[in-house]
Amino acid sequence: MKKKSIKDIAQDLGVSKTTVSFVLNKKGDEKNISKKTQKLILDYIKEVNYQPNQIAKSLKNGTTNTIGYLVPDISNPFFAKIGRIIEDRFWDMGYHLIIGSTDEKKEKEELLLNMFANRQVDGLIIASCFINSDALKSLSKQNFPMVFFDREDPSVLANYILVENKIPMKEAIQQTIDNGAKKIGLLSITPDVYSLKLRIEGYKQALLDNGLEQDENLLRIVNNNQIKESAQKELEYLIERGVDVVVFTNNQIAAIAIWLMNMLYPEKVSEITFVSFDNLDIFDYSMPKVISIAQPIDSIAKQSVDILEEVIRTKESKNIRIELKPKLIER
Amino acid sequence: MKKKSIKDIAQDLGVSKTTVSFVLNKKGDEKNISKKTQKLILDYIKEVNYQPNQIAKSLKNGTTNTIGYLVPDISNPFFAKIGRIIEDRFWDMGYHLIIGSTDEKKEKEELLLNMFANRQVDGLIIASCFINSDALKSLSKQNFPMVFFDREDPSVLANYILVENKIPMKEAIQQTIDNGAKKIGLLSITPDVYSLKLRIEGYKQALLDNGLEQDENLLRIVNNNQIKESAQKELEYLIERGVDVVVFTNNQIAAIAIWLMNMLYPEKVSEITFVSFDNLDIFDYSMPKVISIAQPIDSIAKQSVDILEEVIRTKESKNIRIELKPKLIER
DNA sequence: ATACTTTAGTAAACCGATTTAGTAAACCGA
DNA sequence: TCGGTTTACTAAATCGGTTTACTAAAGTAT
Repeated sequence: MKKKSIKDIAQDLGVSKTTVSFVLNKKGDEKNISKKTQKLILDYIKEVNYQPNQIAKSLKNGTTNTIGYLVPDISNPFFAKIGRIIEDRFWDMGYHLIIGSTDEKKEKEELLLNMFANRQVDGLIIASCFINSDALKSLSKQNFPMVFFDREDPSVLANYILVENKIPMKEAIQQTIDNGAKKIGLLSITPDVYSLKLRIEGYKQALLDNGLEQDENLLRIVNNNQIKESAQKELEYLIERGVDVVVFTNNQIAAIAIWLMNMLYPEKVSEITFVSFDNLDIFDYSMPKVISIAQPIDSIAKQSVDILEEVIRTKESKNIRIELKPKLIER
Repeated sequence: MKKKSIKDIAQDLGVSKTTVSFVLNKKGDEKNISKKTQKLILDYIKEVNYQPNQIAKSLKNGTTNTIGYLVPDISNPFFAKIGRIIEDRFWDMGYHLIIGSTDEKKEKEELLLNMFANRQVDGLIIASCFINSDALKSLSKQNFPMVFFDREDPSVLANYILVENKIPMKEAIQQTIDNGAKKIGLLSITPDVYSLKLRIEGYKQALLDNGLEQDENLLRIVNNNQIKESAQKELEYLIERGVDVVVFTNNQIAAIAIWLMNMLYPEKVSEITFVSFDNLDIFDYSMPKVISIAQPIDSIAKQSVDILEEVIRTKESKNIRIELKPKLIER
């Protein structure tokens, strides 16, 4: 009992493919198909549980009702949560999500982009480190509907949904200074993404504004390839230098540091304050106390969907740049 | 500069579509296309950066190189992590993942299943609560390649990748009893999934084996609809009854309880031990101490992919049932 | 009775690939 | 120089839909 096609149905009922197609697409009245024939067809498709082949539809229409979601790692809670909201919103509009994790590898990203384009996804939502890559430039030239989020290449015009970095970081650190912090260190993964650079600028600005010591040695960059080992070394360095605040440029490194602090310096967890860009649920009940800057995940997802939907619908490229405000969680 | 099709290329070069197709599919030699013509075509497709339309290919071949991944919530770390591994493994085999979150709603699951089937995904990996649903039975009847994981309906024959529930739960609780626990409570979301029932059985068995009090009042089920409020009420009840261990049937409820304990009873966090089926990273440095039963995420994903790949390749349905052993993390 | 309109429907082209069945020309041995 | 084989290539069908352009029959107005 294999699946029936429109052709089969037409043959079974002794009508033409065209008639069946019209009725299936609710164009029966408009196209002057008699009520009787319409009922005949509708009853029959219900009886045999006809399901249209979307691939054939896509080929003819040139649209697939599929959106590509391309991120460094779909299992990262930040991207997973945003993905879920995007999935839901596009689902309501009849679209599906096809996903790809790039691992921040240029080669894999380009392969995925080409695959997505060949599969005729109708649009892309991307967190890319290589916005200036050939693959993306080529898609851009073809006016392919795309929205970039989380990461920006200021040299490339495109649709961006971003979050403010510098000022919120500065303000979070100001909090700790107002509470008496004197020696503030920073721990970051290698800031090859523009937003991380801005966060570090925010850190520097906070020190500057308050006339605090600008000690380059307190700004520690960990080695991304052996992140845990390197983080431990750098954290130990900062603790030995007697910092009372450690600032982290993302939640990944902050989570590692919390774990390390509890392992290595359990007696110090109540004396030190952490500041983390990006929030995590565990910050609610972890020591040291964490002041975090929560990205507005809901807004990021919603704005991305709204812009992409508009670009797909109007077929006009716009180069919209939206910068959302994150939320300071003081604890 | 819109995309070129095979037809365009054939016209541009003054050869037939057939010839172009043969060369593109590396059948040039086999089909006796002269080296000269082959080179002509290959050079030209490189020049114009020809990309085949996968939709057209799919329509002709009847395969899409796409796998559907259907889970309750892709942003749940368990499903996100498994999804990531599945994505990677299928990527190596030239497949993509199309995702769907069901929210454990029957209606949405059926819609998603039909969509996936109509989109001609080549296979499905599913964590479903409704294995006995019409949509799934219908796919099953059509011999559609599917692998179920995480959840089982013992009344339905299918390919299952599961994790042992009862015995590991029993053994984890045995640990706490060996450490002197006397009064052991349980907190669970509503156990409408078979695996949760088995975990609760493991709990009961542990008490029975050790001759501990079988007090039905210590087995608390929270209301899934207002999970936080309900969990708080039930946790307070257990603490007031003076339990020294609380067992949780999944990590979601355990995480909530950790948070509640730190809010409500910070003085008691060192006196009580938690046992959680499913692990979470935060258990490494959270209080109360958590003994957790970690699901072998890697194996689950790998086995699912292996079985599905085999079913797709051989086109034979097998009804394989694999039960993996979780790992006890004692802390 | 004739001309025009409406009704009810269909044949065939098309989307962009793959694949079968074929052909014309060159080659080759006796 | 004739029949058979090989080489190099192509026309057309196909996948399963949508859509355009068309027609035959019935209905309607004059």
